[in-house]
Amino acid sequence: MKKLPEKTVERLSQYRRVLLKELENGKTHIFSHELANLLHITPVQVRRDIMLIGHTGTLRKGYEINELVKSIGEIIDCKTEQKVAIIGAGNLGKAIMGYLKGKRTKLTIKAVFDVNPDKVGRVISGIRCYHIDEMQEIIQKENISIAILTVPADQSVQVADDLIAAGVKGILNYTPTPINVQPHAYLEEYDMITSIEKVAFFAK
Amino acid sequence: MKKLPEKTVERLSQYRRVLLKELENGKTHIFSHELANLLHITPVQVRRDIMLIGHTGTLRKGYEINELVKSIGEIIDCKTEQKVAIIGAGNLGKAIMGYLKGKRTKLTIKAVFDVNPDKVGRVISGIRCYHIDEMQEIIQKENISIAILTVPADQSVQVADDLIAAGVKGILNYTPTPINVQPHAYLEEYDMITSIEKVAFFAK
DNA sequence: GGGTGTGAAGCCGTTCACAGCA
DNA sequence: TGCTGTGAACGGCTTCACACCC
Repeated sequence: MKKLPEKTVERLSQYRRVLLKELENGKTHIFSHELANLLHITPVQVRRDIMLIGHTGTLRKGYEINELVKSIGEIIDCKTEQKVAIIGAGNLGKAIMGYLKGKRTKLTIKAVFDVNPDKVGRVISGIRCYHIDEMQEIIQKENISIAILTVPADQSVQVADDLIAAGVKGILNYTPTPINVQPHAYLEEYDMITSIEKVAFFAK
Repeated sequence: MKKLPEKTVERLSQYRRVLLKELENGKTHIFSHELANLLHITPVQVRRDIMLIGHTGTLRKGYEINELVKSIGEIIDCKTEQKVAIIGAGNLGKAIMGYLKGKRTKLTIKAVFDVNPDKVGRVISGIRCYHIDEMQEIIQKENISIAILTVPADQSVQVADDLIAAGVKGILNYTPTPINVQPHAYLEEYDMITSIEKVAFFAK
C-alpha cells in the first residue's frame, strides 16, 4: 500500500463512523453521493478516497457498507491493539476520555497522568490516574505507543521529551506550545485558541 | 487587503502569542529564523506570512516585535469587540473557557448554554450559564457573533440551525457530527476522535 | 555576510470531465 | 441512464532560488 494522504486518513475515520451508524439504521448499501451528503463533501472525494484504499466498489447499489467498513479497518487500524495515555487530567483530558469511552476502536486508554494529588491514585472515567513522575515507567511497562498531551503550556516540552524517550510513537499535542519530536515519531498539534481566532477572523 | 490564506491566519495567531511572550522576556527584535524556530516552521514561511499582511520588516536587527504584534492585531482582530458563546458546559466547554480566561484577545465569552439544571443559572469560570432554550434570545440581545459547539453529537445539527437563525456569523464545531451553514457564515469543524485515529495510523 | 522580500517552481489535495459498466 | 473509477486540470500552500540592502 502506497502512502495515504493525511486528509484521506482523516476522512476514512469519519466514513467509518457514519457508516456504522447507517448500519445500525438497517442500511446495507450506500452510494458515494449519499456518504458525501452525510459529511458535506463531494461524491468524487468519497470515490477517490475509497479508490485509494483499494476497495473497489460494487455493482448496481453502491458500496456494500459492511465490506467498506471492513476495508477501512484493514487500512487504518493496527493489527495489534494500540495503547493510549492521556497526560493531564484537567477538563480537556477528561473530555477526551469521555469521547473515547466505549467507542468501537482498536485504541484503548491505558492510563492518565497528572500531578494533582486529588487525582493521582484515583480512577477517572474508568481510567487509573498516576503521578506524572511514573509516566515513563508505566508507558514502557504497558507498552503505550500514543500519547495525548493536555498539560499546562509550560510543561509540554519537557513532557514530550520524556514521552519520546519512553518510546511513544505518536503524540497529539493539545497544548498551545509547539513541541518537536524525533523524525521516527509522528506529531500532530492542535491549538484551540488559534482555531477560535481563525473563526473570529473569517466571521468578520 | 486581498484575502489571506487560512493557514496564514492560523500562523499569525501563533506568531502573536509567542511574540508577546518574547516581549515579556525583554526581547525587542526578532529574526525570521528565530520566530520560525519557536514554532518549528521555516524562516521563508514566516517572512512570506509577514509579507502578506503588508508589514515590511526592518533594518538590521530583524523585526521590531512591538510593531509586528501591532500589525498582526490590525489584520486579525476585529475593530469592534467580538462576542463568543459556548454551547455545552461539559468538560470540553469548561476547558475552552479556561483557555480563553484572561487571554489578551479581542474576544470575550459572554455566555455558556446547557440543559443541565445543576449548571443553568450558575456562573462557571466567571461566565453565566443559561438554559439552551434561551440561546437565541440571548445571542440576539448580546449581539454574539461566534459560537463554539460542544454539545452531544445528536444535538449539534439542531443547535447549529438555531445559532445561524439567531444571527451568529461563525461556528466552531467540536461535535463529531458534521453540520452545515448558510454560505454567509463561516464554519470550522474539528473532530478529536478523527485526530486520534489519524495519529494512531501514522504512528504505526 | 547575513539578513529580508519575492517571482517561479513544486507539491499536495480537490475537482473536472469522461470512459466504462450494469 | 445512473452509477463507479480515474487521468488530467486546477488551486492553494510551501519551498527554492535569488535580488537587494545594511
